[in-house]
Amino acid sequence: MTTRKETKATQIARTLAERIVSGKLEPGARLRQDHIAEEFGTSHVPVREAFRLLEAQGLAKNEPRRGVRVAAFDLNQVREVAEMRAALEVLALRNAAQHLTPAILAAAEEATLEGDQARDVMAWEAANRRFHRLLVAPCGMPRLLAAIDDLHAASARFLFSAWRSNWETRTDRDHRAILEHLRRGETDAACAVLSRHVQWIGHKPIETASGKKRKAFVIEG
Amino acid sequence: MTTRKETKATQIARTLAERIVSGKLEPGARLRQDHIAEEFGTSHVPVREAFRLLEAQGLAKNEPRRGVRVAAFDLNQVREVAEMRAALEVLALRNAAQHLTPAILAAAEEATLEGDQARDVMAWEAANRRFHRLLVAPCGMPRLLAAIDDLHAASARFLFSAWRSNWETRTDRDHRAILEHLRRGETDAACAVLSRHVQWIGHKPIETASGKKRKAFVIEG
DNA sequence: ATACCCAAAATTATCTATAATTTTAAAGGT
DNA sequence: ACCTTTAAAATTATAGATAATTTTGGGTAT
Repeated sequence: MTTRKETKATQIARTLAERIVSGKLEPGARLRQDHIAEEFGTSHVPVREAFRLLEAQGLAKNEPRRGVRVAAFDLNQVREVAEMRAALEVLALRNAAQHLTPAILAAAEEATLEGDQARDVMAWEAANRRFHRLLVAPCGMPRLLAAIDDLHAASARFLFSAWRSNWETRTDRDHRAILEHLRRGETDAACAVLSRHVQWIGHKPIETASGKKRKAFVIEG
Repeated sequence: MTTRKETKATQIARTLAERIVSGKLEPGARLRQDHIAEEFGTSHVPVREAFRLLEAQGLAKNEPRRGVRVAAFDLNQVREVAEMRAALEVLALRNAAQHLTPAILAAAEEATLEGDQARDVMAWEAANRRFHRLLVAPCGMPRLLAAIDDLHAASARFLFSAWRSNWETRTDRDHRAILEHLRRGETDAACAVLSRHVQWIGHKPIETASGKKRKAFVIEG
């Protein structure tokens, strides 16, 4: 009984999303449906549906009759995603605040610790996302949470594009400040720190595949 | 030469979206791909892609192997959409404020007047949406604007579900207050009014098709 | 009468094949 | 040499057909 709740289209979409976010697929790369269909052992119909899912997440862009490409991004989009995240995560935290339990705050503390000890950017991102997810999840607003998740994926793209290798550990003071405010019931203060934290944009010179140096812009929060 | 930039999937999605928003398709109604394909004179493949687009907008919900239904909505979702709109439209207005010209403000004034004179809810909604669109469009943040558009569609659904008929004209004081603040360069004040305005939720008893009375909750802003 | 099970029908998801469009590359004219 | 035109190849978009799953309805036992 292979009762799977997942359809092939969503499987393909999830796998492609991982590749785009992690940078294995570069911005502007063409996604050819027949090639992808062959790789996944399906026809191209589920692939087309997967493309639509990626488009909705803002990870791919479709031009009718001209194919699908990995969405490009520039500084303006990094800023845009950061500001949207700030607005929506603050809204979510305000609604979640009254439902936060000591157990949730403890789990968030642990996620922060895990992030501080992360050895590479993938591990750090996973812990960071867990921290933010834990705090906003109790808001009970599914549409809002889905929107925030999509923005997190976009943020991670920017992050990975800069820190593909050479990650250095650090202690996250903002996370601890947010938790301390929440423990004291100071919701406004927690939201203020969160808003600033998410909108912080890092600048880092990186080497591209072609050897040239260029500046990368990263959401770290 | 039928060089259309619109694919059949998007045409179907747009038509179905209109029906869902206007209430011609009721919440929970099943969307059967073969029937819809026949109506539009296509095969079911473009229909399936249209379903994915509707899903992304939050207008339909898909359960694998069990079909697609028009998304339901309750008071919680009305509140959720209103709060998300408030957060995102304020963000957009803050970024748009410095690019607003007297010409744009005049056009927004005209949209307000048109809304005040509207004879039915459809006309009012069109004018209202135009007003909000004019003010936020200059922010230059395409992802943000797309998210706001989707939320507007959801708002309109709630609105039409209550005011299917018997609309009464009124003068919109909030719109005028927002414009006055913007003319004076008082961005914070304008955003404050906008936030309250969008979050205002109307309550109205309506008659359902089955004859029963029930309460409807409406975003009017 | 009610609950359960099984077969038939309806519906969804996928595959194979076809048509339409765009990209490419090359040939020919200026 | 360079630009335009034209044919070929690659790719996307849709159609028609098949397989798999769920729903429906009737019959039977309790």
